Amino acid sequence: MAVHKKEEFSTKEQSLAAFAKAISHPARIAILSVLAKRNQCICGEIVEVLPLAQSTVSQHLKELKNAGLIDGETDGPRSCYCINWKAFEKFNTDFNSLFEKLKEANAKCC
Amino acid sequence: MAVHKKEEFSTKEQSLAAFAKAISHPARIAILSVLAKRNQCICGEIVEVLPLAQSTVSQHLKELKNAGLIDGETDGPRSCYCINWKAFEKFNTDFNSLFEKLKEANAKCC
DNA sequence: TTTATTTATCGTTTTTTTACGATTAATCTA
DNA sequence: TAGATTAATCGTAAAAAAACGATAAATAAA
Repeated sequence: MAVHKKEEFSTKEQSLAAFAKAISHPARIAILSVLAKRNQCICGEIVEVLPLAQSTVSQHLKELKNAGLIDGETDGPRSCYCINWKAFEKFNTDFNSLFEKLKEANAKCC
Repeated sequence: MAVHKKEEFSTKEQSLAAFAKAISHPARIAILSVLAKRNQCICGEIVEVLPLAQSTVSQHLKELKNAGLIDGETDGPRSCYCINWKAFEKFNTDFNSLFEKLKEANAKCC
């Protein structure tokens, strides 16, 4: 029970799911949105904007970074983050390659 | 602690996150992929293809349905499912409206 | 050099997710 | 009508996620 079976799916399925998981929380969407608007941002600015504790924001940033959606480098005592647009392009491509083509071919349900 | 704060984010952030959450598991990506290829499908066919128990697949189907990504109707003792493409279009639109425009405006990080 | 600022990490708690077997409900078929 | 099929639901257990405060580490400023 509760043994995770994610490994038993295809690489593409896993990587799409991993990207989706990274953006599956409104706080992380909000972080990405701020980064998109400002190009780059230090952690403190993000903390100011979100209704979450600093440690929680740091945790979300870490997840986004681990998933490859953002890049970050330290700048003195601060950390500067920005979006990794390539990851987004890859997601778009993979996502569309799974679904987009098939849209028009399909009629309604059952 | 561990009080969820999702409600404190914008509607758009929440709805994007909810869609992403729905596709944040490889099993659910796999289900959608099968549905996209076959247009429609009964539950049993999906169970056959996935490395998961019937009850688990049913649970994933329920999540996809609750999130509005698929439609399903019962057909005798079977259940027939198909993709709700409108939900996908909405996601694409919202997703792009948050990020797409900003891509070219942005240079590299920090 | 001491103090302040900034952010990551640690430890913890609560909630949610994932997964399964067993059971139930509904509908076919013999 | 009795038995078989199909799928949803229930109960449960283990794992992961979300959130926070406290602390540590690194750098800047006084």
